[in-house]
This record gives sequence, structure tokens and C-alpha cells, in this order.
Amino acid sequence: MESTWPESLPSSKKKAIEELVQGRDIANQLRSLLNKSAGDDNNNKAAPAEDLVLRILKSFTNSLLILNNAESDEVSQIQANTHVTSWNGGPKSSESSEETSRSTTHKDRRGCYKRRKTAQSWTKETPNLTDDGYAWRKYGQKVILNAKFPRHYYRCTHKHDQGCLATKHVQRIHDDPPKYRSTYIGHHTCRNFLKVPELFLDSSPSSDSSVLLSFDNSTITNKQDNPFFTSFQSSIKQECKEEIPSDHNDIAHIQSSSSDYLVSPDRTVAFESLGLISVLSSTLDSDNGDVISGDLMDSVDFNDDFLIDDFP
DNA sequence: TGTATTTGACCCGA
DNA sequence: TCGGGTCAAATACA
Repeated sequence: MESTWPESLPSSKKKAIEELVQGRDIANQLRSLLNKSAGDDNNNKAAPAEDLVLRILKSFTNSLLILNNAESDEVSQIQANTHVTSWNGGPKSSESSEETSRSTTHKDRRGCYKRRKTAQSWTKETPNLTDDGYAWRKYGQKVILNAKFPRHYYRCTHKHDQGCLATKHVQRIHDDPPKYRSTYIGHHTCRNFLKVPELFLDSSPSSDSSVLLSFDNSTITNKQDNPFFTSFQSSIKQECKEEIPSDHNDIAHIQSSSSDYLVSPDRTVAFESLGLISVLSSTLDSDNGDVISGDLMDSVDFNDDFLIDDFP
């Protein structure tokens, strides 16, 4: 993200961007701090680091609040290949309790569940299936009325071990050219990428903290060259191979041959691995926060290199 | 043998 | 009542 913007940009927007830039700068400081402390276990630096993190979070929160007040609908402008078509609802605090209560009764629980009414969701349409960096397990497939192709249902692999309630369904909406609509419901509460922060720190000799905090896609366009991905591959769970294309590109081959991991630089991953999503969600009004989070996350255009040509 | 996928059944919300 | 979403047994696979 650049510190310059069009004159026509509303002042509130400018202010929001300033906040984001500030967040990036603070993150840079944090990175430097952590880099210094890397290698030795000096816990006395945890306090300033924590303070910086808090400042980062505050900065993001401020920007989100500002954006929320600014009637922002720039999503369509910043979406490129992938675009969000909707983002609905807010977090339902009762979800987890519903989920646990649902799973504690007699054995044959087929069909015995409580459907989420308005869980937060957003959709994106892509010409191919993109990996989002999470481990998904397919739990269903359904033929949808008036739909040419069946809909595939996925839940987070960590639903049971970590209680992650994130689900998604993917539907092919066009055959030629292929077009897929992925609907994500809820956000991940699991921790798939425990090493992400340090991976970001190690990601590049250049000032690519922008990858994490400035929503700048420029530093991450070449995934093969970015050390982030190299190290990232070894840090996540194997189940991500779900969406590894069988006959696609070199990246897929590298990944599957080295570790069977499949990772994309998903913005959600970046945020959630730092706990930002949950923090922001708890800080903001649920609807507003979610909307803005979705906007921000889709403000980055990544190349969809991790693709699959057809459904599994 | 353990794990992932498939598939039919079932329930909820519109 | 119907369609969509989820569950879990059965099956496939590594």
C-alpha cells in the first residue's frame, strides 16, 4: 500500500489508509524487535512486543471503524480476478454452544443438527479453484435445484479437535470457461499456522511486511520466489492437499512432492494467524467488523497459482 | 489400519 | 412442503 492516494479520495478514506500505513510501520518495528530477539529466549522483550501488537490492533481497529463510517463500497474496485459478491451477517455467539450440544447425544445423529441461520459468510468466484490455506474436509455433496453442477460441502478439518466451525461450499457455475463459486461460512478459530508470524518475519529481506499489514500484493506476486512459501509449506497440516491439482503446475508438484502441503497467501490466513480477525471481531460491532474485514481481505489480488482444474 | 470421501438419510428454515 | 445443509455409516484409499 502506498502512502499516496488520489485527491478525490474521501478524507475518511485517507485517514483509514493512514491508520493502515501506521499499522504497517508498527509491524515493521515489531519485526525488527522480534528479529533481534530471535535466537535467544529473552523474555524481557515480550512486553514491548506485546505493546506493539496492541498498537497494531488498535490501528487496524481505527481504520476499520473509519472505513465503516465512510460508506465504503470499494470492494468491487479492488477485486480483480477474485471478487467478493457478498458478505453476510455477523458472528453468532451461540454457534459453538449449539455445536457442542448437538454432538453430545445418542449415536445416530444423522441429520440431527441445528442449521446456522445467519452465520457470517462471503462468496468469491474464480475461474479455478484456489487454495485458501486451510485444511478442509469434504462432508457432503448435493445436487442443487436449477444448478448444472452439484455443490460440494467442506468443513474445517479442525472442527472436532479445535472446534473450528468454518465451513465452505463450492459450486461450479460455469463449464466453459470454468467458473467456481466458493462460499465461506464463518471464520476459522483453529490455528493451522502457528508459525506464520515468524514466517512473515522471515519472509523477505526487502520490506515485505507489506504482505502482512499493508495489503500490498506487489511483494507476493511470485510465490515461487518468495521464501515465505518455502517455509510456510512445512508449517501447516497435511490435509491441505485436498485441493492440490493433480495435473496442474510446477508449484503444485513442488508442494506435493516436498510435503504434500498446499498453501496460498490468503489474507485470511495472514490475519487469523495473528489473531487479528478475532480481535477485530470482538472490538467492532459484529456486522461492521465482518464487512470491513472481508473488504480488506479481498483488497489484495493474488495470483491464483494453486488451482485445480476440476472437482475432486 | 487409519484416514478421507461418498452417499443416503434426516432436520431446519423459508 | 421443499430445498438446502449436515450427519454418519459405508466405502475407498494410502
